[in-house]
Amino acid sequence: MTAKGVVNMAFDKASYDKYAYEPFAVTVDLAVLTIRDGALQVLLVERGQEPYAGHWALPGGFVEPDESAETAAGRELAEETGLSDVTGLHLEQLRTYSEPDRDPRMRVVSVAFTALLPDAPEPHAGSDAARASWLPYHADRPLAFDHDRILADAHERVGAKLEYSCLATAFCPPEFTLGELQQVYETVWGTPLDRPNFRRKVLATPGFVEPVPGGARLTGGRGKPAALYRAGQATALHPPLLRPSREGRPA
Amino acid sequence: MTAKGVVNMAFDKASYDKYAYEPFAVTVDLAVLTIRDGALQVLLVERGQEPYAGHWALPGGFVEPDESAETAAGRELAEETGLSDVTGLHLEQLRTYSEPDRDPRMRVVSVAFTALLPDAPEPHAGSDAARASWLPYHADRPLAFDHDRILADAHERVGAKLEYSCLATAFCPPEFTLGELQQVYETVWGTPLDRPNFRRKVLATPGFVEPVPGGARLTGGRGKPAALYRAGQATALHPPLLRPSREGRPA
DNA sequence: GCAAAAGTGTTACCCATACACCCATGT
DNA sequence: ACATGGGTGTATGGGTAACACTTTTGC
Repeated sequence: MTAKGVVNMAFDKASYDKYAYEPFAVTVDLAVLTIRDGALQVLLVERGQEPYAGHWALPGGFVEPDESAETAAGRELAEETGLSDVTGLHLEQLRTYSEPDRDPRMRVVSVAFTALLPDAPEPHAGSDAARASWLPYHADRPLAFDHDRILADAHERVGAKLEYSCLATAFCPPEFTLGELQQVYETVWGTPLDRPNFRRKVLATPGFVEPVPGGARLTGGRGKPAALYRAGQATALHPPLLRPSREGRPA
Repeated sequence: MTAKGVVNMAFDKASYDKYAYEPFAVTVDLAVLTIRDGALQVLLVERGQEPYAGHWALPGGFVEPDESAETAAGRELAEETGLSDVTGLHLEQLRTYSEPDRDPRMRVVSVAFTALLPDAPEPHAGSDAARASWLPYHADRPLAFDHDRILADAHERVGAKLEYSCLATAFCPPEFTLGELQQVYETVWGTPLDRPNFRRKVLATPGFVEPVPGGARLTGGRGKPAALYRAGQATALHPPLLRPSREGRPA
């Protein structure tokens, strides 16, 4: 429903009085992930005010009256990172967090998004935050509000989507090697994969990646130069690329 | 973030003025699915007022100041169906719809949920609606607002989750036969499945179903009585039960 | 030459598919 | 008897896992 309830719930007189209720603030929170130095990293901002002053928090902000949550998320991301046109950006709704006490000041309903970036640019400490920085995903750093949970949910969702979608290319620059793509899976899943099998699997999925004709790149200085690939048109992976060895995981 | 933005965005004076902005209404919408007479059906309510008077719409209502969206969804469902303790109910957040113009009257952000019911009880035309009824999912019946899209998203999500989760048991009564479980898959996916293979697959997944010791049921009057099963403790399906034949589906 | 990273080949095994067949019940 | 739905068995093929091996670069 939308505003149907007001009409039928004995609030007929108040049905168009927008201030009849305690207002809800609607915000967006962004779990922005990237891979740097072979590790999963998160974009965080340092809070300057109470509550949670000095704590790290997910970037985000208010949804403005004339924009959707998706638009707000893109805008906030641009403001925080200073990049309005990030190539390869993947932005996707995660879920909405609406526990009444999640912000001590007022009722805040937050639509959380997951964003993935390749080759992470250093964030400008934007208008919104005292400090903004990439920090390793695995760290003993309690975040403000319920942001630890949001971040964990985002990680879980991304890990799951790698299995049955072509999402991994969103972590890679426009042209990438299969080794880099494999590193994405290994970093997010925390599991080593067999290179020959990974290679076959990816190449056997039509539209996942397509070769760049003349391309080759030296990856770590040493080793054979690797062929370059671009992301293809496919978005789904059939059959899926399943995470190895999760037996004894009935629940 | 939550209400961080107000502090740092040159609104310091207004940071705790809850009425500084055009308020958002926050609602929940419910895509309640069930299987009746071998067909997928949806719980819909008929609108009595403009806009969309006479149209069918998804049940739903306002999130109250002291409850989460999840709580509101459960409450609204109980109000609409008249059943506060539905056995086997599965309620899950779908996504949030926040386009600024989705309700012509005011700014309404709606958190949509998918709910699955076994053996659908006839809904009471509750406090909220002129009429409430189960209607077939496949029908030429434009819904109010953006509810067609919400319903389509819910169907797609449920279909996908059948592949890699034990969700199908949520469509079944507490004790069910494997034939009934298979009907769930076939009805939601719209594809016939091979019975022997389906059977093996389900029984080979530990924790998906567990046999009811003495149980047997005559299914359609005719035929051999079928063994009864209960839902197990598992929630995930590894390996997944993939939908057949979706080749040529690169996007 | 050696280490490191890319890339190819091969084999065994698992599992899904497809289909044939038997069992129990109502009419 | 026969139709209907439950349940079992089995052969075949595709895909994955595991691992050996070759190629190309830098040091």
